[in-house]
Amino acid sequence: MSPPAAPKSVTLHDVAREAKVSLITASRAISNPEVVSKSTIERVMRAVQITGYVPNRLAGGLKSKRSMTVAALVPVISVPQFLPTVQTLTETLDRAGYQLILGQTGYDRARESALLETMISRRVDGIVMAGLLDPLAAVERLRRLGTPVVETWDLTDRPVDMLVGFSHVKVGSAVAGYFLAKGWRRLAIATADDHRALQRRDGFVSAVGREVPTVLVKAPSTLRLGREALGQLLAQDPGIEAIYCSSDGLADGVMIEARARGIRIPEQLAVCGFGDADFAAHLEPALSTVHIEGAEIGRRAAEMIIARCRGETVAQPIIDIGFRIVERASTLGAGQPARRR
Amino acid sequence: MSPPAAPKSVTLHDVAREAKVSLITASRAISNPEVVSKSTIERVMRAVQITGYVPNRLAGGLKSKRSMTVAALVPVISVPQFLPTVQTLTETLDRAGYQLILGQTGYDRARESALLETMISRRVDGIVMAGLLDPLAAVERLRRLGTPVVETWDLTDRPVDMLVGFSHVKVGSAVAGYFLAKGWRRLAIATADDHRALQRRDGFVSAVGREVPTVLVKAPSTLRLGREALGQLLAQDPGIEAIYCSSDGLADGVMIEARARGIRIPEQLAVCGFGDADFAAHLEPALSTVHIEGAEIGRRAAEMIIARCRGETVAQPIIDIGFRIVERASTLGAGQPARRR
DNA sequence: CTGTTAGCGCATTCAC
DNA sequence: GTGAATGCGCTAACAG
Repeated sequence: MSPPAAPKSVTLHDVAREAKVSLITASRAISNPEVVSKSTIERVMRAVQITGYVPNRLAGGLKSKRSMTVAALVPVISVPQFLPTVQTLTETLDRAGYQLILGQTGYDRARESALLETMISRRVDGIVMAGLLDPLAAVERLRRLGTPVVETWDLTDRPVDMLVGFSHVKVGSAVAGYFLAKGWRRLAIATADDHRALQRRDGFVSAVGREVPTVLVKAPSTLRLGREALGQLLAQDPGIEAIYCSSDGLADGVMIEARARGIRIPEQLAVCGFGDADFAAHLEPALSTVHIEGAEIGRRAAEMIIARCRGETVAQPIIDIGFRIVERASTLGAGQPARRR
Repeated sequence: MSPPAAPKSVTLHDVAREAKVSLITASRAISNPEVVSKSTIERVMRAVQITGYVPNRLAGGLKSKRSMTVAALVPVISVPQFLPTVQTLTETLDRAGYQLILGQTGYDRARESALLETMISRRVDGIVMAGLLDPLAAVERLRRLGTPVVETWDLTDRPVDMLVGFSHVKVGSAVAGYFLAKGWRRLAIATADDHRALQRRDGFVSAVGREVPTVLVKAPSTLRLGREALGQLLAQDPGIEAIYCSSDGLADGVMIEARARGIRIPEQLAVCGFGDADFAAHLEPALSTVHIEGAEIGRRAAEMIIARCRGETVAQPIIDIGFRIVERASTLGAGQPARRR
């Protein structure tokens, strides 16, 4: 008996029957048309239209061992720095037929590990990490499965697999060097407490050669935390000449608080951020900062994964994408001007 | 022959053999332990440890018809307004065992349609849209598959399925009403050109009762566009008393440009944003804006999807989450003060 | 509580 | 160019 026909999901079977071809021919007409005659393709395509068929990628993936999905693990999606990376990552993958599965680790190693396990269970064809992978995580399993992994936004000699990032220590030293070259000696730091921000601080401090007044805020950093941080830094040293902030949002807060206190930037206080957010160039004064090609990181990471999924060898598995200090008005104070106090 | 054992993927088979139980018992011990004796569970769990087994959710999904994935479609991920929604959406879903697949429509109907098709082919268990679904899209197919859909950040009487949002027209009217109640008559608008922002403008204009000077910027709106917009608005009417901006970023730009031009806020010009971004309260002056519970939208949307996947009926399929105007310093100018010029 | 029997929807062998 | 068989890894039905 076959009553009105239950609203069952239409499968390749139905298409094949409608087109009067075998299952496999229908399959090929859809996913590998070069091997099928033109007239057959047309018949199959019409059958697809009529039946309203939508392929089931889960079933295909089971057999072909390729899920056509890639995992992206970020601390939290609202960290503005990673947004351009996630955006181009999604776009580039999409163009190659891959979809991105998002995971938020919440700066928590245990969650990172659990998420990794989840992603493995989904048989993602690749994993892109914002930051480095916890060495204690399911790295061994990933190796055995041969899942391509790209660590990003950081640098190490021994990545789990591939990497596209830059040295945070060098960023810190570079900013410190830049400040020192300007003749500023009374320096300070406002930084988030995440791993990468702390590396930048370490680089900064070691370039300066001594500890400097520091305020640590909980990641992710915000404008509000920047405003608070300036107060705390001035309490530590009222004569600060230049502040390095671990994000542009933080720096924005510092500048707003400075203005509220009647401190002129850059004449009395220089400020440098990190990330070159879209707003940085348009603040008043324009914010000096460290520019990272976040979109490029996402693009490269996607390309690496795609190449490896194709079985190609990735010629350069470690890419140092570098950075550059963008000098704007907030640090334009000349060599040794009359500073505040 | 069995040489060193090829690095093949370990399956439930291997676990069952190691634990000396049947396949299905191993399966149950892992995914439905309440039905299995304690000692068996232990044996299976040890076997899992030994073999390093990770379940293949693709295979499970094929049989159970539940992929445990949910699609989130946003215009572009970097639109700050949607970030809290995406964040809680991901978190809430994750807690229930679902992962989120991200798609970016790029404000493009064709891409939206294609993405929808892709998500259907992945047999996602639910779809969350930022905004309303294009009625021309694969809505019929979604209905037939019974895939739960939640449209968000907007309001309509006839959603495709479920909805959690608010009326943008009402937001616009409310802001206009607020301005008018303050006694301001020379109003202006700086707005992005996306559907929702334009609805807010329509609400604003119809509450005012006549056209007002307007600058349209390409979505997504940014601080830079806000700076430019103020110049253009002042060219249209140098005597503007209050400006409504379609995002807080835009409003930030307007305020910065105003200060650069020596225009005092709110004494000479009132500014109101939209979205209540994390920085809005901490600008100088603090930015008045329209607060939306973005995180709550994500939570509700996730709960709706999860409930429907459990076969529960969602009591309230249309939720108007409302909004509220947050009055801060940027609109604190009193009734009819001496305005600019 | 546990096991046996059947597939889920498709793509990879092989043949023709 | 096309087709038939086989099984990817797992779980929903039933039995026992």
